[in-house]
Amino acid sequence: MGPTMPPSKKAQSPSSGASASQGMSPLYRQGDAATAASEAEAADLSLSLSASFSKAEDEELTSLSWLHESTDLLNSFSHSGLRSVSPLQDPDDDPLLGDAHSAYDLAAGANRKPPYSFSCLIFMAIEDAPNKRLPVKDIYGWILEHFPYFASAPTGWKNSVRHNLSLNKCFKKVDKDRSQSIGKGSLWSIDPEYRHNLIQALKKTPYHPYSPSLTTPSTSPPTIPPPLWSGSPLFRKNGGVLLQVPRGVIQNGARVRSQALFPVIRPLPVSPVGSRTSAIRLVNFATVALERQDSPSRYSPPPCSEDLQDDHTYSTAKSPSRLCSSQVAAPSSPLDDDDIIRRSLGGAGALAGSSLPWTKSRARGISDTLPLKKRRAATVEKPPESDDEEMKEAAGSLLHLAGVRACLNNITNRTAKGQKEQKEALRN
DNA sequence: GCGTAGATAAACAATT
DNA sequence: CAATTGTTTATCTACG
Repeated sequence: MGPTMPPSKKAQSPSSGASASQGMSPLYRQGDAATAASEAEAADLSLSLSASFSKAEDEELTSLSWLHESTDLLNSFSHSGLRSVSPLQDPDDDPLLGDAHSAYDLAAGANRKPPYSFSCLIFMAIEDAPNKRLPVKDIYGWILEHFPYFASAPTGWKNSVRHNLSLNKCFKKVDKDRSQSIGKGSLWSIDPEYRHNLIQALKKTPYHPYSPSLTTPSTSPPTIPPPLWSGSPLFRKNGGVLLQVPRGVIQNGARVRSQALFPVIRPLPVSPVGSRTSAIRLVNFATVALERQDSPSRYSPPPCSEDLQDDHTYSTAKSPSRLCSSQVAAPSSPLDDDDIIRRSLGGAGALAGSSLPWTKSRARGISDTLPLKKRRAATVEKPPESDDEEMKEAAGSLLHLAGVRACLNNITNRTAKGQKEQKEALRN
């Protein structure tokens, strides 16, 4: 059996003759006469978005600047009346349209599993704390607050959080002030030594200007636009076919409201209108974001959530070989990954070992027989200073875009999952 | 096929 | 004593 995507959609490539307008992004065309922007406006907005992304990349703008520009453009975009020529354009075929969820819901993110690894979530949680340290319980709370998926998720995720805290060297227990009783357990903080790795991981997040997904040189034809979440297995295995949005994907998303977590980050100025075209616009924005590497030589499947794994969960960096193979695909990063790794290691020759010591258990040497707990107890230290604006911006951007990202990711995940299940069913 | 990374489950100890 | 927290091991999946 085929994928969940109806043949009509699967076969449709927004850029393969579907473009109704010349000289503008093939993804867009004029919508209803009553609401549509002119083609010139459409082209202008499309170009502006692309320019914004390019600018962010070329000028190494901070993610904050990039976010501001992009959200401004998004705001304009959401009022432009543009409609998609992607498969989403067909209301009869598009379950999302039938649900007519609000654009705000879409922007806020679905109540689905976020595409971030636990280490990333923990990192954001801790960095969002005033003192840059949190007890486990508050880490739970932060995750729950910002990713409602976990409220109804199997309880194992808390175990995973604790597991990650224990195993990931990026996280360190902080001496608990006896005077301030926080109950059971310790406070957890980010180990400054490995902080850069987490930052790097954030930088590699989709939608971040430095994301390799947005900068990787192309080996694929540029004529096929990426799907909503083009790093998805479905995308990779489906030849880059634009995905449709499954029904209910963006339900309950409005609970995720990450604004004001980082005061310097402005909320996405998306009108909480309930029209389906608004939702489409947001989807299109994301699609444009992914398509910004529209020059033929630069298009390639952006990473999926797994790509975020490069630098965080158990290990916040890879072995040199892995760095070469995958992280080299981030040419626009202000620092190459080796530099970042070297910096994070303090240039102390830490790379001399056979493996990078990111992990707390896996990377330990055979001779390192002391129980982790005791070794760690000896190294518990005061929390790091948190004057790293770079990280704050990166984390803020990631946080802020989390909603859209999570939604898009889940859209694809669901579709991909459905495909997988169908494949398996077919096999049996 | 192999190695690595991450997610998840589980067992268990320590702590409150 | 129960609940929570922290550690460790094992297993599975995905990916390069």
